[in-house]
Amino acid sequence: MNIFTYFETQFAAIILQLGEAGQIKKELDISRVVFELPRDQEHGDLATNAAMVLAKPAAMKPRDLAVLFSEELKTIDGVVDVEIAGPGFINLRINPLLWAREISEVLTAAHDYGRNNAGQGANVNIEYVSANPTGPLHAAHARGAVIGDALAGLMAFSGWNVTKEYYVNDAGGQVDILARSAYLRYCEALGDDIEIEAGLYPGEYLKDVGSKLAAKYGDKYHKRPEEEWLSTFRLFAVSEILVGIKEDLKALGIQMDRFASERELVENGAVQKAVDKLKADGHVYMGVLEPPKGKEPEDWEPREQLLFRASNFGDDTDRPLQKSNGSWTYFASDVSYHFNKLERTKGQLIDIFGVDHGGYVKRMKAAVEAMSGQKDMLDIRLCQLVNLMENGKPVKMSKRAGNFVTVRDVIEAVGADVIRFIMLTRRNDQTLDFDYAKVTEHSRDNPVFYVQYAHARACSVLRQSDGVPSEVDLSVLKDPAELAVIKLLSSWPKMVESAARAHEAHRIAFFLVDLASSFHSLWNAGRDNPDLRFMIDDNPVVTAARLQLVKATSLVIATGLNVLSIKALDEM
RNA sequence: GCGCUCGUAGCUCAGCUGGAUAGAGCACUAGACUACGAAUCUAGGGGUCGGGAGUUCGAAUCUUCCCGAGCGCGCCA
Repeated sequence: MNIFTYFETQFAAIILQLGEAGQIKKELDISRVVFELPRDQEHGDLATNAAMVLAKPAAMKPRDLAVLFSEELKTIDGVVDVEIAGPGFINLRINPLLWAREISEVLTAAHDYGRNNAGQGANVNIEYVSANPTGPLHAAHARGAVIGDALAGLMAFSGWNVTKEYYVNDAGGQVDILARSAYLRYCEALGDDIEIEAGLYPGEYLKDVGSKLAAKYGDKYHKRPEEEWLSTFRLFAVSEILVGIKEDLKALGIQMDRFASERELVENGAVQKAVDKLKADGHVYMGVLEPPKGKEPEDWEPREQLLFRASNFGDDTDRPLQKSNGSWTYFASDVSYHFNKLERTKGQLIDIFGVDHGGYVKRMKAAVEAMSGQKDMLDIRLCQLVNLMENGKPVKMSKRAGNFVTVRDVIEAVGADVIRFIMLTRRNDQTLDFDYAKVTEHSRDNPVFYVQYAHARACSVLRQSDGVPSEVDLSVLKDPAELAVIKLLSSWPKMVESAARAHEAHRIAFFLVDLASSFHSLWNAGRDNPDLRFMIDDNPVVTAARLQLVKATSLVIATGLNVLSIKALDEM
């Protein structure tokens, strides 16, 4: 059993026992009680907030509770000292062997160390990327892609049943423009001189689509009116673009479970169905919106339209579902899409959006609340921009000219694993500088390298050994530098679980940097003091224990990287 | 004008859902290479957590009001 759960279990027994004895109230809620690593070494090996958290429900003073608890905690096997500190913290010092035994936990579970059941098999649907199918993925899409995919990996590792989903916006005006742009390229392929007018997509990538259209249809649609070819070309172009997007995702290590089509929702009446449902529940009405304050559009006219009562669910105003021409707004189809996801998932939804969709969060959460009847069925994580840099200077991009940097370009430049890790070295709502030079640099500055190097070093030791013995005396591991690594290793399961619950995959990346740092420190301690080297020629007992520690470290680093779908390197 | 996100060391950022004297890296200063990989490590200085008020045993974290930055604000997606 993991050391933290061990103490939490023991503590639960103590609460029960004290309750039975009438010394404290019975059935106190101990869900907020935690045993954790104190930041400060002076505070011992483990600390608990139990006395402070339980003071109010127990109607006792924290210090008095702490005294009661500490008497009992002292009797737990392996506890060597208990002290009460500050406002009521209880600090435990424990036999180093208890820590060292954590290594056995790691080695036994191996690549499943840290796997947990926080999700208890609940379904969760994570929607990410969802870039418009009008061109290849560009670099900016990579962040949301990685954040969503890493979160999917993390939650799957933590016992959720995850569906990874991409919403294809193949129904709006954007894809008409795509079709017209493809038509031009089609004409070009048939030998016409073309000029790409403003408002169409100028990208070279459509040449290929044009040639394929020419090969398939010959001159059948050449110089024909738009209504003859538009829907055909739209379908064809979207499908071609999606093939490319799927290839890009695959190159990034991403395999979606489902590509959901907006067009299908509109065509099979799902939008109508979702709106009808809202209507039946009284969340929809015909009304007139106030013009937006401050920046009033030139062509504003008050107009009666179909509105969703978003303001009943925390949004600032009600939101239109229908355009003036009678077609659905993007919001309406997205409402139906979320309704569809709720029905399919029977569990929580997570959307990964770019910051530019920040204004959309309230209404979407409002809609999901209205449809599900529950708050918090939808979590939306916004991801901030990525600044592409080359040696500290911004990489120039002109989307208008169609020469933006694609995901493919970046993968070819630095590799998918580097992208995946770097994208997680900032919280999702912080902007991130992605510098081609820095992310491939072999230095302490580069977290990917730093973590991979730690793994490679550990592997190097293992290669030079005669194998890791299975029966060892772990009590010889008691140097502070060794214990520091072990403590981090044993906090891995806890860390994974809380990161999964918080929907924050970046914590994994930060943990790995910490672990790498701690391991590098231990390594270095062996340089200053030969007694601390992993392999000691005339001391097979110590060597054996340390090889297990090295093995455990490499396992946890590899597992952490694996959760993020990054391959650990055995050699640099 | 309103809303959302953010503001933490000179710089780049963490801070485990309210815990102890706020932590890393870079940079700076002083050290460590007869190497289980020095592509690294050790030590040190450096903070009114944007500002004020509030909530309580306890606030970077929660509430509120200011200041500043980014994003968004009917019939684009």
